[in-house]
Amino acid sequence: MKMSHLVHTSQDGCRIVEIMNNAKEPSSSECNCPTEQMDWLSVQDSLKGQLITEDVNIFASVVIFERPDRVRSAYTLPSPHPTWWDFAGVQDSIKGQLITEDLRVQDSLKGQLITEDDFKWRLPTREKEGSCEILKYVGGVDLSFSKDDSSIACGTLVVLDLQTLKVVYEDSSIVRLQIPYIPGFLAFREAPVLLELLDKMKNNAHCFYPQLLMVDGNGLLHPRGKFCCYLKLEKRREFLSFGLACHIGVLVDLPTVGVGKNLHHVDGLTQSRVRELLQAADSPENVLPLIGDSGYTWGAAMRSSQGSLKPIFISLGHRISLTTAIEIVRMTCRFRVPEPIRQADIRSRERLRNNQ
DNA sequence: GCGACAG
DNA sequence: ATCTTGTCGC
Repeated sequence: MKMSHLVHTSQDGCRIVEIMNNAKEPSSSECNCPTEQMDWLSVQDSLKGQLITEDVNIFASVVIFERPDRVRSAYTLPSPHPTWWDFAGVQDSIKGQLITEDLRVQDSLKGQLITEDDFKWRLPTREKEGSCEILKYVGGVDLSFSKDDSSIACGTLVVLDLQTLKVVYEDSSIVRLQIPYIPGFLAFREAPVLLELLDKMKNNAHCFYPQLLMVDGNGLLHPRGKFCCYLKLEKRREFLSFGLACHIGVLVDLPTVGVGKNLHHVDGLTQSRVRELLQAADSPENVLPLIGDSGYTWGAAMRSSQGSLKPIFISLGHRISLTTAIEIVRMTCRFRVPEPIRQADIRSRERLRNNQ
């Protein structure tokens, strides 16, 4: 079995080690102190022996060392021998419920009734006959982390009035996360806390319960997102997950928009390429569809405020079309990051500060 | 040339 | 994500 570890150094000098499979050999430059190196490596080897017991495709653990011989904290995945594939199975079970525009097209072809965005409200800016309700309450969720202990997090849910962009509801909870951050598997780390906050609000039948949710993280803009729409179960190891916004959206069954502050590289899309296109396409709206090498549209890049060159990345979460998602993001942007997400971010960080 | 990969 | 500095990006 081939394994590797990534070593970071935290502010207080602790070594943070991520041990994983399928990666490259550790580079020797990461251990620059020769005397420590021996101890350090032997400790790690013994941990490897304990933590990694399956053959391949296992993420074992994240271990934080205070010293080479002392472990401060370690995360392990919940099941005894979890594999990436276990996680994928969980998500596949909820993927079947995902409703996107594409699925609705498929439904209409089958002679079904649903041909529009799947919600009963409408945007204030859109004229429509009938007396349907107007989108008013927009939720936003985010997590902040303790600088001292990166397993301590504060998840926050806010609800904003769309017209005024003022916060009308706020709730948060501080938890210890069990699952490490793994690129592509963000949902497993962050979704549980956020779902709890949403469930709590729903169970109380709160009158500000959001009609739409904005999530700090991608939706279909994800290595496996494309396959949500078209495949029930694609057993390819490269595509093992999908975005946080989809994950949450399906589980709370709300229209959901994903907003990323950085691009998750997918299907040939890179930061530089997007920048290039955005510059070339001097569209007045500052929006660019993110079309990958395969021709699939994963989402959109948008320069949301005048001041910022750096775009945000919008993608579908659930029960909404990209067009509508973009429109809502634009309506909620006072600064680069849409207000619901920005407020959740600010307030969760604040709560964490005051709590410690 | 190294490494790319949301939070 | 978090730390901070400085000012851009391959």
